[in-house]
Amino acid sequence: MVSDGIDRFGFLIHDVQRLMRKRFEARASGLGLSSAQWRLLVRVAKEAGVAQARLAELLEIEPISVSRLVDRMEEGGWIERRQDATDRRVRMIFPTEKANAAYADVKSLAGEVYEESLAGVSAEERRVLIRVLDTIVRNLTDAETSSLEKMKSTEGAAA
Amino acid sequence: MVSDGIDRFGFLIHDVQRLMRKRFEARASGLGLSSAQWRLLVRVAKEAGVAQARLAELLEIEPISVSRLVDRMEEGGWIERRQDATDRRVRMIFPTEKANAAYADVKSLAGEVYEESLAGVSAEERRVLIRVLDTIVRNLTDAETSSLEKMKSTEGAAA
DNA sequence: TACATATAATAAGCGTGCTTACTATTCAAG
DNA sequence: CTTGAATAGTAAGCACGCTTATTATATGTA
Repeated sequence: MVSDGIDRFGFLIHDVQRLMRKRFEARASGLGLSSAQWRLLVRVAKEAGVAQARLAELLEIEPISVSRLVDRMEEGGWIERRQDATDRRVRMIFPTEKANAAYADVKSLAGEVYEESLAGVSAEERRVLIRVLDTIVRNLTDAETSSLEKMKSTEGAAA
Repeated sequence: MVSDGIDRFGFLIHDVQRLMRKRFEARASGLGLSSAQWRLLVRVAKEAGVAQARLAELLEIEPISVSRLVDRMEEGGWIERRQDATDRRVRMIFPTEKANAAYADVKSLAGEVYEESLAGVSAEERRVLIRVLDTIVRNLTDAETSSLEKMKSTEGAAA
């Protein structure tokens, strides 16, 4: 048996993500932004004029999810779509003034939520936490591509 | 400044949760179970006959979410609802034979996903990870309760 | 040029969470 | 017993993710 509760790891990650999202949304509800919208907004703020397809890559969600998120955010007055002159398939996404004004608020709100979450966690533990989470993302992102190839050669896979 | 990437903490947790869920669902798709259904199944396997309202508490989701999850799982033949003889409002949830048979598979699948995620992470780092995640859950759960009490004392409260 | 393929975005419809509002039932008070 | 509040479950409808399929536009190739 694993002894440290590694067997609860999936539950824990799920709970932490859910609680942080809830906390953030409770704080940011005054702004009218959900956490998904906030994530998109951060990208658009850094890279105004980005195409939806590129946003999907950056956010690692499907283009259709971006499409509908952008629909709601456009309705909310957070962003605007503009045509690309050279490629008429492309919609370039720009933040509105309202979005630029909210950006700093959103960042400081996020910082508050992080601090509440990590109360009582030492600087060293925080470093380990971030490092391990980065490792996990790398493990799962790499393996996502390579696991198909591995499955072909080695195992018959569990089922 | 924070310099270790604490400012990316929310993004990281979100990414890790999403990638682990995707990985698990890719593996478990042969079983026909989503990760939400799997979480519910684990609870029901440990506590056969549990009421939906209690499941909502255990899973920390709303009763209506349990209701619809249970609908789909009942259709899938994973669980069955039975009337409680002493309280006709209550639906007791039991795992089916199919569910009991799948339980071990699901646990070992989850273990595989955890190991893939944590490849290259030392035992000590894993201990820190679990400890910190537990702390975060406690921090956010406690404050959630206390903020409700705060609301009661200050505001008129809804309902 | 014309046809096939690839890419950007969207539409339709599903799963899982939510809020709000409702029904059925239980329980506490009178 | 009757009224009223609390509790268990569900319905309706929304947000945000997905898969699959469609439309419009670009691009590569015969």
